[in-house]
Amino acid sequence: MSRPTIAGVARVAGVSVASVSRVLNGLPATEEMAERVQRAVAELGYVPDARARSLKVGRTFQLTLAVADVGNPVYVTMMRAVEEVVSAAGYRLVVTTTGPEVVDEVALVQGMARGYADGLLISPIRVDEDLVKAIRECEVPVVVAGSVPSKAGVDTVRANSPKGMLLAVDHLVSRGRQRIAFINGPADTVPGTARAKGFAEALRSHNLDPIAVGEATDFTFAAGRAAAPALLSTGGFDAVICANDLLAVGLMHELAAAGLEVPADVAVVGMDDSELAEQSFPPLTSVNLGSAERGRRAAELLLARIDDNDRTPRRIIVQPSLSVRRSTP
Amino acid sequence: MSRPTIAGVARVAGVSVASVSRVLNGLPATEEMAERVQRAVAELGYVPDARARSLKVGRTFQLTLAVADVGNPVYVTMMRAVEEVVSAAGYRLVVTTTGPEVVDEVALVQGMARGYADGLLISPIRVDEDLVKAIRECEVPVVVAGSVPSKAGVDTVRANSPKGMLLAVDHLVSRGRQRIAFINGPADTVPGTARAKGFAEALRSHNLDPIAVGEATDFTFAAGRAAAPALLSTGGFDAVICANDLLAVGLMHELAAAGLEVPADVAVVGMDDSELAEQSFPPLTSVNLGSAERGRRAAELLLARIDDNDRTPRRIIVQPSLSVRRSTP
DNA sequence: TTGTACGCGTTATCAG
DNA sequence: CTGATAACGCGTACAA
Repeated sequence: MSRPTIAGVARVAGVSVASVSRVLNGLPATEEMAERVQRAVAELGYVPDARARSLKVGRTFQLTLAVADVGNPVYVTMMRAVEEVVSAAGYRLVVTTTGPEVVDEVALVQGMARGYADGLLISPIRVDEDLVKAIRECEVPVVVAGSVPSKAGVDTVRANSPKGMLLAVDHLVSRGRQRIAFINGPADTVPGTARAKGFAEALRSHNLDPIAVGEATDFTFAAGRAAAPALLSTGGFDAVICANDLLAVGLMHELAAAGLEVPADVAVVGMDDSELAEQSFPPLTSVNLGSAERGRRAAELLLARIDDNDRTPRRIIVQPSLSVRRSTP
Repeated sequence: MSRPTIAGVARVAGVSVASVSRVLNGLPATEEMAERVQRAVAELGYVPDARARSLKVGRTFQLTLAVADVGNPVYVTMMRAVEEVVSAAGYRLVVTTTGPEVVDEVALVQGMARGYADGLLISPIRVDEDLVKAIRECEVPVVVAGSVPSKAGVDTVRANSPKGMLLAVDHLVSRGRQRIAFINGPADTVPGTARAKGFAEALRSHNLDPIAVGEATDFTFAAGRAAAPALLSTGGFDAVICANDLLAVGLMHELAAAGLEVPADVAVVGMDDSELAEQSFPPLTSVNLGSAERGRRAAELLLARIDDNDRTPRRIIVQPSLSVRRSTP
């Protein structure tokens, strides 16, 4: 007893397959015709086959969202926003994890040629020539959430890291903290380079020198902890900015272990303003880089491009804001 | 300039489409034949179309994982484990969010009939007759991560909540805490009922009476905070067990706000042993309900059933363990 | 308005 | 070992 096909429905309804298809797709048909088809569909429990439909119409009505690490809460925020937009447009969202290696990302982008989905929304953590090339030549529309050279010729939505850094530094300075250290993620990543540059600029605009700059091996909680000892041995800081919330929370654990109080002894600022910022203790002051909005805008861009692949690529920059919580005085 | 098809490759290579297909699928072929095909493929940049392939072979090589809330870190753990197993088996993982309503879950299960994926791994938060029926009648193999009546006739992997509760209570009692309160999630959910039952049993086995039982409106951080005031106004407890880590962390925030120290004044135990448990401050003692193993086992069950749909449904129970951290004395 | 027939790109069957 | 050809299930020109 296999699945009923459109032919079976047509037979039961005593009409042609074409008529069944038209009724199901809402094309004009007689009242009676529609009624007969509906009844046959209900009787057989017929459901159109997405596989066959995809082949015929050349679309899967699936969109792929590729992120490096589902464990990073910032992606949860983005994912939610993307989900909302694409499902409202009748698409299903396929979430895949790429891992930290560029080659995996390149493989993913090239794999889109198989037609698994109608579009790709990717947030690359590292970018190289191969990836840019793969993106430019990708068979399906691509939108990048993050930075990528404009020669990739692709729609882009990115955060304004320098501006975000400035918000963080402004805030700390206004609270009387001037001995500011920084824990970055890997400097060879897209967000890593942006944050490093932003931090340097922000301090310069205040005529301050960085007290210390650490580089974690990853944008994770564990890496944040691991990066702490080096920072602590340097000392001399009364505030630390971290490249994301996970690093900040990891650091705060080590600060506590070292007997330092947040924010009395050391103020801590994170970036991303993810759910973790609110959940951490003390709640973390964090730069909101607009993850939700970036997700939303990126999804909209992707839908628009699927609609019309000839439009000129747009590059959107989402402005940051600061969510002040108790980790700063 | 459209995508090259297998016919184009055949033409360029000067062979038949059948031969191209066979070479690509590793079926026996002459050395020379293979070579010609490979060259033509490389020259044209041919990539097989997954849509057409799906239609022909009746498989998409996609598996769907449906969870209620991607923001719950316990699902991150599970997702990682599932990802690992299915990708090793050559499948792609499609992660979708169902939301808290049963109707959404039912719609999702029924929608599988469209053939989007070859199997479904679902972790339902609420279960009713409709869902059981939908699962039993689902067109593709289904594995449930959680509890579902055996009449659903489906493979199941679930946690042992009562045992987990017992571990938590044993631990608290061994540390001298006997005035134990409990914050549950919604009692009309699958985990909610299991936790409630387990808590009652565990206390009874120690001849203890519960000091207070609260019910949060959801398994979230915000709900944990919201449930705290009622508990605090009751008072009289020196330990609280929470139905999951998010609730526990939410509660700890409110305890701190009320001037209570963890674990000195109140010990707190969470459940799920998610990444958040480690990241919270103080680090949260949590019952590890084996999310990773449940994910792994469930994925294996799903693959096995896809392989042979006639095997009798298995019901696996994963045993819990306790991760002791600093939120308990 | 309705029905017939074909094509989407691939794999599997069956002759050669 | 290779080539021609028939499905897979659906949508849609085209003809009636």
